[in-house]
Amino acid sequence: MKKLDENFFRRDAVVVACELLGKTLVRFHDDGTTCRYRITATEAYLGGEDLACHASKGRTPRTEVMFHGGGKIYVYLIYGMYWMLNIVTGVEDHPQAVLICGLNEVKGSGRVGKLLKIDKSFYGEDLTGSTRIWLEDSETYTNYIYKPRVGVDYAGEWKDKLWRFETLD
DNA sequence: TGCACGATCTCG
DNA sequence: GAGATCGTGCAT
Repeated sequence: MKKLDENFFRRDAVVVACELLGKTLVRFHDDGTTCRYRITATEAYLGGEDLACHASKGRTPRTEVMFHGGGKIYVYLIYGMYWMLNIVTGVEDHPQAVLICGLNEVKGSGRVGKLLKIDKSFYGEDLTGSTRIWLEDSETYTNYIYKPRVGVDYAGEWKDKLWRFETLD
C-alpha cells in the first residue's frame, strides 16, 4: 500500500474530504499493535471565511497549525471530553481542515478520537512522516453521498454547505 | 481574572 | 431530554 504524500493533502479541503472516503487510516499503538481502518465519513472546513471553521476567528495558538499547509494533524478538545481528529489541507496561509467523522462501523467524530486514542500530543503531527499514524492510498471511492455538516447551526449561511461526505456501503 | 459555550456521546 | 467536563475566546 502506498502512503499518501504531501501532494494529496495540499489541495482544496472539499476535494480532499471527498477523496479521503475509502482510504486507509493506519494507527501504530505504543504497545506494538497496528490497527487499520477505512474512512467512511468526513467534513470539510474552509478557514478564513467559513464561520464553522475555527480558523475563521483568526490565527491563535489553537488554529496555528491550520496555517502551515496540508499534511499535518489538527486536534482539539470539544465539550471538555472528546478529541476531534482533523487533517490539515491546502497550502500555507489558507487555513483548511477535514474532520474525520467515521471509520468502518464507528459513527461519530467523538468516538473516532476515542477509538484511535487521540490526545493533545497529536497536535501538529506530520501525517507523511509519523510512525504512529498515517494514511494509505486505495481506489478513490465514487459511491458516496453529501449533506450539511453536523452541529454548525451557528455558522450563518455557511451551515448549509454540503460539505459532509459519507460512503454508502 | 472570570465566564459562557462548543465540529459530542451516553444514559435514563 | 439532560448531564458530563474543560480549553478557548472574549468580555471585564
